[in-house]
Amino acid sequence: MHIAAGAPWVRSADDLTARARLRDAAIECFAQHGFDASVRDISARAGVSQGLIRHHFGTKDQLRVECDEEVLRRYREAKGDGLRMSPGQSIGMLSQLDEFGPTFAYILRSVLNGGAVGREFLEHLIADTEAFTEDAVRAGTLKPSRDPAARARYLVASTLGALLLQFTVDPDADLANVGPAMTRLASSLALPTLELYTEGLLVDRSMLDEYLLQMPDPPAR
Amino acid sequence: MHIAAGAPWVRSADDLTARARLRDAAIECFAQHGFDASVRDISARAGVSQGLIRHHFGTKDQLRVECDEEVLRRYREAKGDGLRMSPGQSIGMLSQLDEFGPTFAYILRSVLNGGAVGREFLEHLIADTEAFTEDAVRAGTLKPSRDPAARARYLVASTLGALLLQFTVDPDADLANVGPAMTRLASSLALPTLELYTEGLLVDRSMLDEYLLQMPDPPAR
DNA sequence: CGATGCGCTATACGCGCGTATAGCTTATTG
DNA sequence: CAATAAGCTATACGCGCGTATAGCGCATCG
Repeated sequence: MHIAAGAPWVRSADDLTARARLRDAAIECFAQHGFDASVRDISARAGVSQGLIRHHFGTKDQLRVECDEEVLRRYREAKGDGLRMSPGQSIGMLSQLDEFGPTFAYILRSVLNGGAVGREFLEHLIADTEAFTEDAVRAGTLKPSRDPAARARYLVASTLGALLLQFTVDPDADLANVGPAMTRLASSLALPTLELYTEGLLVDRSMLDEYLLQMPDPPAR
Repeated sequence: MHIAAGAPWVRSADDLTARARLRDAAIECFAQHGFDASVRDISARAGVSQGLIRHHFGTKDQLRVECDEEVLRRYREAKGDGLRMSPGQSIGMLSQLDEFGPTFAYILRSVLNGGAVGREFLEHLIADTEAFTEDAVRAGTLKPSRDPAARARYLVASTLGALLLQFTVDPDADLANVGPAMTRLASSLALPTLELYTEGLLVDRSMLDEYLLQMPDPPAR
């Protein structure tokens, strides 16, 4: 292993190891065209031969695994920056970064395909949302909930679900341009969201009270 | 054409024309395994040879088109029954019907894949929701909105998005068992939904008022 | 009765895919 | 220097896919 021998293997971001370029090309291809992207397309984007994928990764599945790891690493790294914002805000900011675009698109694809990355992303998002709403309740800006965990799951599911729906429906919103699509979605849903969050939807409490009577045991938080 | 000659071509539901059995098998395969289901699987499920697909439909794409038409026909037919319910309720009821299960799963797949069926389904859903909320506002059960159309879009996007997210994440919820998965989702999100719809989320109106100031022209409804 | 035509099957073609193999080039190592 | 090993390419294999072709059985009809 000449790496251990101290050779100048650490290159600049534009001149990575072929292995890393291959991994990054795969992330971009998967993000743009889904996980059915062919190894030939990936190797072409990386500017190498297709055989090199097998040489370095053995299998397309293994390449996918390493892409998952890299994407999660970037996500965790980026998450550190946005500690003081709500999860929604930090996601919105990240998605605007051109550099982060493919990574974010990869995550969304993984959510849509039930992949491991998507699963972990969702769990983190729910946990962050629960923590953030708890802070906001203590700070007096959000109303308390009878089941804060369920509310966090609801908020993530409805918001992220609406986002994913946008990408499947909007023809301009392929996963290549995550940022603009999110901006468009935010502006089109901002008013109803604020209305609902501020004033609610139902005129009286009868439905809620009825439910609370039927379900005498909210999870006792 | 012996059909015109009056031959007894109208058979019972269990003994359809091979063409119709092929179409129904395709709907089931597409619903269960996605639109990548192979023509060989489809013809096997219908109990005929694969060549028959080409004979009757020419092309897999054309088969897909006829499946789309049939699914939309069933959807429109079923929608007629649920006129007095909210779109959410009628969808919930339909999804419980075993008979309608594959059709509904097909629709959801089409939404996820940006197909024509999904598009039309969404449009109908939004229109129905807008009409229903308008009625409810007049009846005094729902609060009025500054932009009823946007609110209908928001309600559909968040609700349906959460549903689709459930299917991609929940391992038990493959699109074969739509009914149980929807029941599970409804029970897990019922409390936070009712809380939000009844009491809102934000303690004060500052965010909403700020937004209303910045955007001086709500679409003038 | 032939002939026509439709429903249907069996089989094959061509293509793109993931994977496998053989070998070339280059640099490190004893 | 010779040997070794790693990075990398070129090419091929096998498979499943959508599609195409040829032909069989059989009812309808002149």
